[in-house]
Amino acid sequence: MENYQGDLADIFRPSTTTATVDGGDPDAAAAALPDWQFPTNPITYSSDPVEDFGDPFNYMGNPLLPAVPGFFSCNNSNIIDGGGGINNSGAGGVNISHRLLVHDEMRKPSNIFSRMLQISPNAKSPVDHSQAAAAAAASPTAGLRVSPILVSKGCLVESPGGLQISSPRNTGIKRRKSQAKKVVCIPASSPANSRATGEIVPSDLWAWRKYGQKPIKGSPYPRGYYRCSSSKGCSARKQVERSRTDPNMLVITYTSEHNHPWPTQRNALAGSTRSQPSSKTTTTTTTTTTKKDPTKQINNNNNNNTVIITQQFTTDDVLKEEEEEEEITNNQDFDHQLEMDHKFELGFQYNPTLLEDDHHNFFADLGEIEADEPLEDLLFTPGEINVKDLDFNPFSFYSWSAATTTTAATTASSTTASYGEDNKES
DNA sequence: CGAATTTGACCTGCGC
DNA sequence: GCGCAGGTCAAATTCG
Ligand SMILES: [Zn+2]
Repeated sequence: MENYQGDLADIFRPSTTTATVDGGDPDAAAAALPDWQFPTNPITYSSDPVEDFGDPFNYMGNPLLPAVPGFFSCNNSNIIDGGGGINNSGAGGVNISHRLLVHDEMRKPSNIFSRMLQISPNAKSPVDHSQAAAAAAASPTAGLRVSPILVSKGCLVESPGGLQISSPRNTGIKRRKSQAKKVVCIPASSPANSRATGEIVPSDLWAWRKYGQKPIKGSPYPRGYYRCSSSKGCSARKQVERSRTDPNMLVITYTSEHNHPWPTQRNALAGSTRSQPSSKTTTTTTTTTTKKDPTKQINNNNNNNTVIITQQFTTDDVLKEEEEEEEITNNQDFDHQLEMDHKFELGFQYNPTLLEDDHHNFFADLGEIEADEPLEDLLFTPGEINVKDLDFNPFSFYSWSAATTTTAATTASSTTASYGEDNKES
């Protein structure tokens, strides 16, 4: 039943989602984030319906864009530079594709993703794109303190079975491997999404509904499965999990695309109703991965997050430790946190200035990733746009191809609760 | 009461 | 072919 999703066609989602992070003081947070704070002015989402289709990231313009030092892509060969892959030197094997930067999408005003890697499964035979996610998940991402890395699969994989229904249960989505995916690594929780005004920058404008959770082998954290709840026929889904090595990082894998414009209506979020129970809490208008619960911790977390962000470079270790502690002690919290983080995932605003500085970190990040997982399997395709992609979905062009999509950099979350729970391990 | 989440069962891809 | 692990379903439960 893919049709149980709510239908939002009628309600209009306020351009500025209103959300309040209780506990966290947006203003304070902003103040604390000198280098990484939201612009004062509200973000305007692209008015171009087409461009915004399908890509969870599209709705965000890219403020940094023309500069986007962090944004790059490279060929497989480049990535794996003989020396050991991508390294901090940057010169080593990372090609910055300016072409991408010029991509229309990149020109959007509010795109916050600063770094993105495109992975093309096609590059090497059947590479389990999940590897990308795995790599991302495994990546220490130590260097990703400030901005997220987006690893995305730029093209549709030749799916052996194609996108067809193979079984009664399989309602139309070819599952598993060989499906185009976008993997995004972002710092967990980011209260920073909320602006001083108290508004929250939508994480991803889509409304998601959780439909499953499973423990992942090799990772202490479970993976949550979400599907778009905005439109009945939408097959967009995403998986959210904590990075194995750095709980502060969330690895979000997007699969499929939305076949509708992002919800303009608030309600689409049907689930939002379930969001934070308590009064304030984050009212995320947009992303609705909500969950019931623990506002308190969230609040605390948020506060911490704020701090973390600002001090990322200086107190990471300490924070990390704290987080770990929490992790151990509270499974539910972790889970919850994940949800929360998720909500904020894309809402972080970008500070161009920072980007410049952050520039080098970018490479560092790559290096880390490379270290953890042979990126050989990850193909970076600069501006390679496959027709196939387009075929896959009319809206895919923007969403999958150029990978120009972006991710919002969010703050690192200080909390990491542990997700202990699990939905049985199969 | 409707809608979202939880969670065990079931299905499928994939490696061996 | 078998078993593992990931991904999805859907009944039960929870929540507003
Ligand atoms: Zn959708």
